[in-house]
Amino acid sequence: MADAPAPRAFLIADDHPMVRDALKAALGQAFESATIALAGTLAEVQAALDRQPETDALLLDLDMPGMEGLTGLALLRSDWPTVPIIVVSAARDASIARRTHDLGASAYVDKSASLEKIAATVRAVLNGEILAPPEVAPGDSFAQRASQLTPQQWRVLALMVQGDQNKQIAYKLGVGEVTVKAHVTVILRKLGVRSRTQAVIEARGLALPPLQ
Amino acid sequence: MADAPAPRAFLIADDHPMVRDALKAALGQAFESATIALAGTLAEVQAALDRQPETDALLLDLDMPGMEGLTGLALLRSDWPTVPIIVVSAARDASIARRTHDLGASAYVDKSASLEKIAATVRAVLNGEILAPPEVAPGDSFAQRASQLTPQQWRVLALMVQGDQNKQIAYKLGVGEVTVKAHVTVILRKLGVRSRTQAVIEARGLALPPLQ
DNA sequence: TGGTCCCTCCTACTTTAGTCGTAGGCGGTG
DNA sequence: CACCGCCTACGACTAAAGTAGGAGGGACCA
Repeated sequence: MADAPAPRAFLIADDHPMVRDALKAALGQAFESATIALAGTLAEVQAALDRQPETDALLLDLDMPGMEGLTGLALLRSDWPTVPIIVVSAARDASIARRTHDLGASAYVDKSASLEKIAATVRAVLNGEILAPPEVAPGDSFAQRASQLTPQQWRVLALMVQGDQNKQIAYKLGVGEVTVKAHVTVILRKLGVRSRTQAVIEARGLALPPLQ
Repeated sequence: MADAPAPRAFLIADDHPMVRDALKAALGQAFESATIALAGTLAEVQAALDRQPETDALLLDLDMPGMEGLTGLALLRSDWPTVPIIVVSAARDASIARRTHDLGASAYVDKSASLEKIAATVRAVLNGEILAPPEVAPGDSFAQRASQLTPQQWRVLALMVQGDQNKQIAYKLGVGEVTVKAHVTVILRKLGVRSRTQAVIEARGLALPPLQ
């Protein structure tokens, strides 16, 4: 595991300054001469990636303004497919790890992990590894279905999840309402649900148990 | 705000090592020659307070093993009434701050606050101040609005939250669809939202309406 | 016994949501 | 170049959601 003195570019996204600083310190120590950018919201992440599309690794917190759970992750994946994403979350739920993997994340680290472990994970991802979540029985999962969405469809879904209605979505995305409706129709079909409300429920990740 | 060179004793309680380290670094820098103890669970907090009952300030995370939300806070307050507690939480909900204050916490700081702000808060608490939560005016909070719902309206909302549509709800409750619609209209008004989707989002607890 | 609240249901709307088929523009690719 | 996927958009729907006002019956209570 020799550190080639290649100049690395990292992006750390978390809305808690103290977490950002801790991660930055850990990466700065583990990787010499690394460029480390910081972001506290989804919008800042997007701006940072616009400036530096060659980012070697994005350390991403899921609970950030604008992220809306896994929706933001998917959004970033579809807009910057080449940037490896390491999800750093406080979620105690193991199924989240599974879903982030389905959505294309390179690794999942719990926030309660030591900084050494996080650095080791980053190192592995830089080597091109994709760390699959340990236990992975169930197939199909919502995340898998959702990963078929196109970038624009993700943007629409992200706004749906915030409670926006078609007209508002159309305005925010600068398109016509009919277009939004067309997207919604496709989204519902791809997600395998029958209404906007169900799509929002599932997209919010927590997808309540097998009701019905 | 001159630092009297009094030897301070702090206890930092958080289950995330990186948060602990960041807080420790911040306090170590802001207060010379301070003794800083760390804890990652409620049991460790209790053990640390047993060893050092003269702790000048306890920085307490609410989401920690054993805490069970506000229960642990109340427990600590009743066992060590003289130790000032500064709650450091990631909860976006402002009503939490209100409740921690009611339970005797000396201050409430959001995790997304800067380390400088946190240090300033600690300083204020050391001076004996008790920081009341800033805004408490709005009897807002979703829970409060929701508590106005009648039993039947709760049943309707519960089914809405599962993704059922009016016709299904009517069938499950054994009433007409028009009746369900009437309930939904009232529910939306009581919750202060403008669509079923928004109601479902809020009712799912995470209530992030102030966003966009 | 009158008042109040809840539940129910009605009619008659208006507004969103969602479907279906079609189609032009655009960028990438064999 | 032709092909394909994505985005956009239109018309013409059907269905679902939501609103407005009123109205009857049952439970509970002063």
